[in-house]
Amino acid sequence: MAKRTPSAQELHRRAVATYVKAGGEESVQRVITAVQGLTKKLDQWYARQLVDLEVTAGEWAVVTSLAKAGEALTPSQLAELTNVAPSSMTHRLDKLAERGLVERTPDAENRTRIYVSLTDAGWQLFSVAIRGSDVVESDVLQDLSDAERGELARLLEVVIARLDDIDA
Amino acid sequence: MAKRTPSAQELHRRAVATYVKAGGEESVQRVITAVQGLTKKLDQWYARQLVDLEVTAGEWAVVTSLAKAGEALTPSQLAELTNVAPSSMTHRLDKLAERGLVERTPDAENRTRIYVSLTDAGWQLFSVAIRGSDVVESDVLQDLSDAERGELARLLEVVIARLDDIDA
DNA sequence: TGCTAATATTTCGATATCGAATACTTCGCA
DNA sequence: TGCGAAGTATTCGATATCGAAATATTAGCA
Repeated sequence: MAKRTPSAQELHRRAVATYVKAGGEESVQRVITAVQGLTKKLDQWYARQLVDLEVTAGEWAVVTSLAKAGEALTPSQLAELTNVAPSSMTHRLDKLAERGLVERTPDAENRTRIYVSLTDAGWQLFSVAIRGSDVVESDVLQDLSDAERGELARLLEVVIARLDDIDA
Repeated sequence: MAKRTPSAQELHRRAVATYVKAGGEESVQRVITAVQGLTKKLDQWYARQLVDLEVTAGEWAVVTSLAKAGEALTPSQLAELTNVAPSSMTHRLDKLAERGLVERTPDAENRTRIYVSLTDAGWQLFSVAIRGSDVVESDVLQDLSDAERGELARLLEVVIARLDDIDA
């Protein structure tokens, strides 16, 4: 039997200690490490759920990107949004189109460009998956009061607003 | 020219709206969406930095997992920690061992098990990369006061503490 | 002890992803 | 208008990843 995998809390504690030791600022590392740990867990849960829907994580990323954008996107934009090489997107879209979840329509005004959009079936898949994941997400925040959730969201949104200034 | 890719802030706003419309709770979605958006941006920045060090994101995940754990780990544990299939870890470790960044040592007490640990070169790579990434991470939190960072960290750590109870 | 189930890693064939090269269109500007 | 530069999607060969099967060891228990 393997040594038990440590708890997320323990992993977090050790990670912060390691980063601080390596020269990172503690207040920074506590936040960054926690954010990444939370995302990793969420990704694991989503992955399980997506197996049932027979969608890969990559395909799901495309569906959510389209849903969240609220408008048609180009393959390049989807590649950027889902952190994948543009050439990989071609194949993903082929598979998704084959299953009738997305639709490619050429741009009449610029014939180098193609717009990708969700079909009705794509939207339906999105809805089903969201209703499933909201449950787990609510559980995650269970220990926070309404006020705390609001404060957490506010602080994170301050950080989000900063992102675009940085990578410019 | 493509339509300008929307700002992270705008993407966040739309994403929350979409999830709420699809039946998610707003206070939950504001937090979850922000956390995921932040991680995505961080991943993009790390990726750029890692190109210079000639390490893939997957390899880097192994190095950091070992550094953060503070002890040797098995291939299975590393696969779990880095969200990858156990069979994929074999090849990753081959490459990392070839480059002298990690070391495989069989467990004397259980001969089905192998312990993977960072070599001195592996630790050195870790230190170099961390010093680079702490800069960008500090920038991200620039708009928060010390008190706010502490509060943000505290709230996230409450959430982290909850994670293990859930997937059991 | 002997046998079955469980654990841990690796191998193997199929598929997905990557980076570079390709094909085509549009833009900028002389 | 014409022509080189830039933008956009795709193709292509090499590599990484996946899930299932194979291999080997250990644990549980009659």
